[in-house]
Amino acid sequence: MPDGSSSTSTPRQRYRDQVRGEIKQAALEQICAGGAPALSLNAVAKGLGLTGPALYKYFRKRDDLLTELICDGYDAAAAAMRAAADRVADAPPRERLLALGAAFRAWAVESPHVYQLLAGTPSPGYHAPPETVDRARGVLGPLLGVLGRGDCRGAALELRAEMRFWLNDSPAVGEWVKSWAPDVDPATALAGTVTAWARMHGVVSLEVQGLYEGMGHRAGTLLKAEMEALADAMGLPA
Amino acid sequence: MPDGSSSTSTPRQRYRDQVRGEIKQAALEQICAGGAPALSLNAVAKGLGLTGPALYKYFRKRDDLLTELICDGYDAAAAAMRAAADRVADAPPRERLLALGAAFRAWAVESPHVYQLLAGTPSPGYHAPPETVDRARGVLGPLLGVLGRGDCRGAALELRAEMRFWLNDSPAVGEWVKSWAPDVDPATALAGTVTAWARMHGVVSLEVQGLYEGMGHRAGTLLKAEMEALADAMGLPA
DNA sequence: TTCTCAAGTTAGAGCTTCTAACCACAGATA
DNA sequence: TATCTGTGGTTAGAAGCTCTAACTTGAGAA
Repeated sequence: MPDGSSSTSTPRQRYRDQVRGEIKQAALEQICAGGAPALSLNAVAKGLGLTGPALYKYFRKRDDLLTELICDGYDAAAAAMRAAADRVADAPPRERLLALGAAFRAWAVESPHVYQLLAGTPSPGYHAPPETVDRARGVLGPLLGVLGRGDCRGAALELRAEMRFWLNDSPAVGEWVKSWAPDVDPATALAGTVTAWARMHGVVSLEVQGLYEGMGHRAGTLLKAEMEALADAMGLPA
Repeated sequence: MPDGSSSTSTPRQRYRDQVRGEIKQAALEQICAGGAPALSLNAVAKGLGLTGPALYKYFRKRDDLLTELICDGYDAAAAAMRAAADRVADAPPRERLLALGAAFRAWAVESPHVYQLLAGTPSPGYHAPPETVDRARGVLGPLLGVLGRGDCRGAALELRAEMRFWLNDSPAVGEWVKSWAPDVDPATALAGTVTAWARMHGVVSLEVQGLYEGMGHRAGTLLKAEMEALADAMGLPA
């Protein structure tokens, strides 16, 4: 019995991976059509020409499938952020922040149901598995290098103090920050990044949930104002 | 046949109202225990000593019950905001903004599942009925009078311009703003309020969804920093 | 006192997730 | 090459859900 077959995959394994991919693809389409609660394993199976229980050979529970889709979603978002960061790598920090914010929103409105899958509570009693937390950090990583170029003032100082405390407590965080932003104050980068995250999520999640319906502003305008305000407050070089 | 029986209620009507209240109460407890998707009409009925289909005499669909709970939730949030506003009615605007932000968060963390009920997508194909939009405005109302005391700068000017456009288009909005804040520039008040809303929701929704888990900051600190930053940016008198 | 009608019942359709038991064939092994 | 193992698929079915239909009962109204 060849052990894990991680590098050279057996035909069986390759077939299995392919079908898993098709299931995920079909599930994603269903979610895009009707949101996470509209995902029915039965319907997915039918769409693939299978019967319901067959899917349980590939995913033990419905939530396992959801979790995997969530991880993929995080990866996609992280890729979008990284691509945007690369695109403006040589621009001044202020501009880079605006670009990252716009990329975040662009990805979210392009697949709103997936965004709600990541940000919302998908399922009864669903508690985000630890692996999703790590993935989420990949999305925020590119922000560290940008916000680290600013500094905290006023009430943000208290936030930065808490970040310092956190950095002292768990060295892994410091490593993570350093890997994205080697030459900046980690606590400042963290405080700025968390703030940017909260602002982006605030604007975008209200938008994708349709809560701006019947209000007279564009979400893009609001997000841009929020990012510029953050750049101002942290004195990001233009 | 006495027509609507709105003032003097018949015994029948009173009984009906009472049972409806009990159903809502039991449903709310179930939601508090396991979130919106865990709400089962069957279980609620069983808890009240009834059988499942009996509830359909009181609520036509499961979503109708949810919608009513959402409306109640908005009302509760609005009441909390109004109470906080009254408590600091004589304080300077900056302090009032902080108090409103804290009240918003306090209400949300006190009943996180209800907050997710309002802010999230509760149900497959659930589209917020128009009445909930009006209710949502009640929550934001107290902010108008506070943010209206500031002014917009930088990128917020663009947001304010869109608000002016909106005010021109639909006079009802102007009336609404005037009812909460008679003596301020409505466009500024709207721009500031929407910004405050997005920031509060950003911080609080990440918190109640547990996304801060394993991060080294307190949500209260972040929210305070966000509100102070907004006060700074809009030049709110301290 | 009679009548009406709302509240609650049981039965059941149609959906869901998920388990159990079984079959058949592809791929690995002797 | 012949045999065996185990994976991928099936059907059957349990337990749950929402929601409809049809029936019964008893309280309020006439």
